[in-house]
Amino acid sequence: MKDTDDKLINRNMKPTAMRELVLDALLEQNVAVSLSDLEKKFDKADKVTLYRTLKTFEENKLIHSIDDGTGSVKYALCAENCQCNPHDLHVHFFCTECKHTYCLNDTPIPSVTLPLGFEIKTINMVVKGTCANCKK
Amino acid sequence: MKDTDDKLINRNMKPTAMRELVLDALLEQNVAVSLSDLEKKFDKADKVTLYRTLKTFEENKLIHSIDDGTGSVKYALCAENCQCNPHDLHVHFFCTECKHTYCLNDTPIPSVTLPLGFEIKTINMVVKGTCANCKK
DNA sequence: AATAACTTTGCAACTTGGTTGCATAAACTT
DNA sequence: AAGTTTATGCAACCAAGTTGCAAAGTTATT
Ligand SMILES: [Mn+2]
Ligand SMILES: [Mn+2]
Ligand SMILES: [Zn+2]
Ligand SMILES: [Zn+2]
Repeated sequence: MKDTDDKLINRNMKPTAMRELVLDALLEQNVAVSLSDLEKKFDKADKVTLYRTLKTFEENKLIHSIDDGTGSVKYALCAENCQCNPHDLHVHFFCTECKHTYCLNDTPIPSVTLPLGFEIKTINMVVKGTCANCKK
Repeated sequence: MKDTDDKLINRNMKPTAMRELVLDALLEQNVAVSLSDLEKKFDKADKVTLYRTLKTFEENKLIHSIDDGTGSVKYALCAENCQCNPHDLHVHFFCTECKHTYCLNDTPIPSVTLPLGFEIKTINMVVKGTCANCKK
């Protein structure tokens, strides 16, 4: 019984071969991945299946999606017991050198004061620059 | 000599009919507009011309583009002497009720402390929720 | 005024990322 | 084993953005 099996079952998903594969890929990365990243990695697998796998993962809060402004949505693993609540939100970082998108899990989104009458539901904050790896 | 002519000339663009039209449309709005918004508004005009008009405006810093996460880029007028520098950056707000995107010109983006080695170049911060107009 | 040179516009066509419908295959349930 | 549900594969579609190229319009030069 694999480790990934547990993770899937814990999040109420059946541990199919495809899901194991995708979850493994996500686990071995320290950066967020896009659908097309996965398509390249598993060139045998069907795009739609990968797409639906990610959707399923997201619905069940195993991963969260990141809109980093590049035009392709990235995905990254959620923390162990994450429920994707507003207070779980963190800043994301897009490196313009290596083009990688990072979850800055220890960097919470700072609070903003909005004009009168504006009510916040959620926030997306993406910082662009150079990452620690690309710093010379 | 129209007011819009001045604005275009000041930003080093020739005041063509198309540009006048698009600039007028932007001026009369208090929310950001997308390319397809303009396509609907000027159903005679060609999509590509509108597209290039927006690009030209952006290059010359008459407008700035906003990635609000909806999948279509929005555009809004820059402040009078805006140079689109990092310190000119403000928070954007997307209302999930009316689907409008606002420039919160008086809401600067709060500063964030990044992990060691990460260097910021620019930031995008989009708040989602309900706007003052949609508040009951 | 005629010509040349450059800029703007219109049309067609294409790319990429995301998405749907439907049929088959695989996995559970009884 | 038969029936029911769930997952996968393939084709096709859609929206947003983008490019190439030729025609139209503008500005500069003779
Ligand atoms: Mn993240
Ligand atoms: Mn703005
Ligand atoms: Zn990097
Ligand atoms: Zn609203």
